[in-house]
Amino acid sequence: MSTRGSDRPLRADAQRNRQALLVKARELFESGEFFDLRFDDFARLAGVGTGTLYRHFPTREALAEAVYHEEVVALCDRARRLRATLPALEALATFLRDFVDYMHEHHGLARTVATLMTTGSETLAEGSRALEEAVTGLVAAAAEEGTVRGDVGAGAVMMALHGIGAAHDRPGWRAEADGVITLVLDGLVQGAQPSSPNDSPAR
Amino acid sequence: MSTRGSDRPLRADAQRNRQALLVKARELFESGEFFDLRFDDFARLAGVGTGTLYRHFPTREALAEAVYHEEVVALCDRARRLRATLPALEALATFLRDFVDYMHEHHGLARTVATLMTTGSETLAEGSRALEEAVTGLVAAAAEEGTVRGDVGAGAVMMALHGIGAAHDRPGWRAEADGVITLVLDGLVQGAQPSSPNDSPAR
DNA sequence: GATATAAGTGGAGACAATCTCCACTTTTGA
DNA sequence: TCAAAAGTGGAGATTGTCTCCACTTATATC
Repeated sequence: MSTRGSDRPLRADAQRNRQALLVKARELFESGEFFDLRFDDFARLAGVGTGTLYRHFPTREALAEAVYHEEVVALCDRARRLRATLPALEALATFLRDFVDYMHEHHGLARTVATLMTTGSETLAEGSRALEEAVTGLVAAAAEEGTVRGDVGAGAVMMALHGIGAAHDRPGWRAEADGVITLVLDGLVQGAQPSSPNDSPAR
Repeated sequence: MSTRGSDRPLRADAQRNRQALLVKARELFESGEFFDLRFDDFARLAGVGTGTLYRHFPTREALAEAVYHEEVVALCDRARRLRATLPALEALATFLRDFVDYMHEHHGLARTVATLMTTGSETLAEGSRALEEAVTGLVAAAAEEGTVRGDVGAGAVMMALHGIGAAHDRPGWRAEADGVITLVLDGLVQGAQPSSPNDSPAR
């Protein structure tokens, strides 16, 4: 997935170092220091030499991407779980609301997304795709159910989510993010073409 | 507005240099090279020494901000003009659609926004505020008219616009951006509370 | 448990971009 | 025309990034 072409398993000590780097990185993400730190200093903080740091993660972004990737996987799992246990529209609504919660708690993730956006990161694109697949599933299910329009793709929803993530430092972030979700959900429901002439209200 | 504390007017040659820098910057924005260039080289390209460049714009971001600011002013003017000449909802819709066009054409602006987002730029915040004021005007007018809900602020719309701007490099950008606008508009209309008594405010 | 070799380490120093400093030039206004 | 104030520009200091390789550690083999 990241960094190394070979597929031979890493030596034990290498694995330990790699893990130490990821753990420290995650810690600094949450505290928001990650992007302000000299990268060499980061190596010392994690208890490895600079050479080792650079071998495992050739750039700051590569490391950020690794952490980002784990977060996205968690998010996708959540989407799948919701989809399996709730009616389609409710699952979608819950996921979107939860997404805001998630961003609210994982402060660092938002900044990471914003940063990766400016670098044209391939992992970000891939992560987006994975997340998008999950969202597509939710949207498509709801569309099939007839509670949601079918003519606006999950891509648009993704874009709104990106906006929420990227604008994390705005003062009234939380309220505005909820507002965006409300608009998106209502916008989706609005255009629905139910099989029967009525419909079930959103949430 | 930017950079200098004093208020004495700039000397003639200084004004010329400053202008040259801005002109060149704008040019490189459009071509997309601005953020990939060595900053010192940029000075030579604009025909001034590095010292001069740094005195006028102490960082690359400061220069980006100056250009950004001009763009935002243009956008705000457009909003005001629309508001004066069209019915409220139509003005809002037109503005949002036009915004996408504008971003589509001014390729560089999108990247600038994305970059400034990651730096916590004060100018970006201020620009957002200005734009937001304009959008607030449009939304409020439409709300008063009764064609649009009143319980979701312009901040949410702004966030969606940020998302559109920041995600400028996504493959299907144009279509998705239009989708977002559709969702936002329909979401706004959806929750409208006409003078008649019914409806429930969505969260 | 000794040995060979492949894998990994870490930090000194090369490199590259940013930015400062100041001897010099240009403008201003008296 | 001249003095003071304002501005210039580029050589070189500074700072963060990254490479290189002499050394250490793990693994596989006997």
